[in-house]
Amino acid sequence: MTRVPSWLLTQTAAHAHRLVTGRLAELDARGYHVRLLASLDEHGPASQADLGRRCGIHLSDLLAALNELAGQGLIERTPDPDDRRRNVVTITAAGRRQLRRLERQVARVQDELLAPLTPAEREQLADFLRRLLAQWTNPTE
Amino acid sequence: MTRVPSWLLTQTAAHAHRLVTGRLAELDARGYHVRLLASLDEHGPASQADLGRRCGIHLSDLLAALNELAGQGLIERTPDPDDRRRNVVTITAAGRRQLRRLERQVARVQDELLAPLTPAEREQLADFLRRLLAQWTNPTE
DNA sequence: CACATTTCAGAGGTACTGATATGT
DNA sequence: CACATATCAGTAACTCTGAAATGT
Repeated sequence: MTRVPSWLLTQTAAHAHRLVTGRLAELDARGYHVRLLASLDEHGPASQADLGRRCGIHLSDLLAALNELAGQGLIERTPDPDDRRRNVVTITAAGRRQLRRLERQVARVQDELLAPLTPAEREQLADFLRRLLAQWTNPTE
Repeated sequence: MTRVPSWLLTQTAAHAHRLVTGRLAELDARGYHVRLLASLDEHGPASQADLGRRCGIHLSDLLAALNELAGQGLIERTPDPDDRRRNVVTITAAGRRQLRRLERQVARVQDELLAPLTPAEREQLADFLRRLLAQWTNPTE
């Protein structure tokens, strides 16, 4: 069983996920929240559909996540005057502060998770995973 | 975002999981089924509690999975005469045949998944993941 | 009594499907 | 008309929590 790569992947991912969600729960957040806030902070405001594509989150799931973030005052939704179908989502100052806290927690988890690997091995692992991911995010274009 | 190892892990795991479950669904199976059948085939019959520990599956989830497998005639549950609390779970001949089919499907998915890596890199990736996993399965003993 | 085993009921975060109303 | 957007309802596989009844 430990010879099947996809099993190793899903198992380590499950442990990583458990660690991360545990830490984030201390700040009343989940993984989706971090992804969304980070994208808004890094690439600026966006419509909900764009946000979903940027973060790889389904629109149906985005809804609930944005409602939660809005309820905590971490983002704002304003109608787009140029296209009245759209909501433009913007991160607030409080959202940026929360993002910093969340990123600190996430960083701490990475160290626990990768403890058995040397820095060079960690970089190599990340490289492998990025190359695997590229298969699905850049479909032969 | 693509710099956070745990995110890379969960994303690639999600893609791997999608591929695998898609293939297994063609044979009316899920990941739990493969794990359970493989453990029974490799290490022999076991009580349900032992099976759960061997496969890293919660007892509550084991129940449903074993009911499904029993419904398909792939395993048998017989009371243990030495300890009347226990059910001894045994794989049937049909279970072994199904396991072979499932393992063939899983093997095909691995090739798709790992296509971007050389054989040496694949082995190294597996080694990294095994070392990370060892943190949680062998808790400093 | 403490302990292990089987069983059940429920929840939570991630991912996906499908339908609808609205606007371009 | 085709198309995109936002919304809502529901499903699915996996993981985990808690509690009950039974037997050692």
